[in-house]
Amino acid sequence: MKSQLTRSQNIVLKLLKQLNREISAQELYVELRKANLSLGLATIYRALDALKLHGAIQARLLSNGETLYTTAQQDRHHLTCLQCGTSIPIQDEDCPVHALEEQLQQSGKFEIFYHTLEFFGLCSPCRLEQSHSNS
Amino acid sequence: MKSQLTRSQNIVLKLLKQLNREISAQELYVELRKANLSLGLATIYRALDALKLHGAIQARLLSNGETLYTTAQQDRHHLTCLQCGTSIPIQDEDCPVHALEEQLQQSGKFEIFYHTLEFFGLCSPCRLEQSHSNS
DNA sequence: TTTACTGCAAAGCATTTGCAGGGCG
DNA sequence: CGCCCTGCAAATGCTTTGCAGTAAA
Repeated sequence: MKSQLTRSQNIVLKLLKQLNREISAQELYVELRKANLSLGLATIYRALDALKLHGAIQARLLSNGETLYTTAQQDRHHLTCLQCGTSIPIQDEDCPVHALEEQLQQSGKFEIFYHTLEFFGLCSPCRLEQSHSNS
Repeated sequence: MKSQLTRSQNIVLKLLKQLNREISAQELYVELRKANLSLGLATIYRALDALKLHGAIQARLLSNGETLYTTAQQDRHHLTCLQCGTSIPIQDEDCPVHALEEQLQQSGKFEIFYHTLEFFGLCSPCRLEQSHSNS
């Protein structure tokens, strides 16, 4: 169990809680300067890394290479278009995965912090567009 | 519906089927040269992209920035360590997500090709290691 | 003083893009 | 002849790392 957070880890975590949405490291960098709490980009990455290892936040990777972070616990389900990259969150009252998660947890070999569930396909606009280009 | 695949798309798809495992673009590049079917890296990326859009293959993003590809047949769920990156596949006889997937599909607004489900946490070795460094 | 944290700038690296040569219809 | 596919090399962009200065214990 990690005892203390560093100054910058606290700043980052606090902002993530305030914003309460997915945000990239680069955006965090901008937001922090707006708030006159500037941190170096490297520091932000290091802070995010540490927080992630403590289970305080969760990450979602995007196909453009970015990573989005949020405080661990809400919406982690997404419907993402393979073409345009649009990603819409899905809110399930009851996540069908928790049972499995607990079962895996039971094995004791792995300590699970969170999971991500993402559906990939084509959104309507992109589907139309594609069928056009293929006569 | 896309009619024909290009030469390189066929080569890539065929190899993916043969290998029947997750593989990165860079590895594909190497495997293809071994097989005397060399393709340029850019071509491989373009082929993978096209195949993905046709729903022929699926992709999984790794935190190190790589993307792994497989032919889209079965569900691949993973248990991944946030520290060392080790990723072990989970085989579920019955995936608890299909019901949800069909339901989403029903809406008709999105054509779903596949989904990814991944659990993140710490594996035993990394968990121990971490508790040591924090007395 | 000894160790840990930060910031800056310099890599690192998978992926993407521009462009010219080639293949195919 | 014209269009699409390819490969090479250059460029992109997020993230990581080396290192020296600084704060904390």
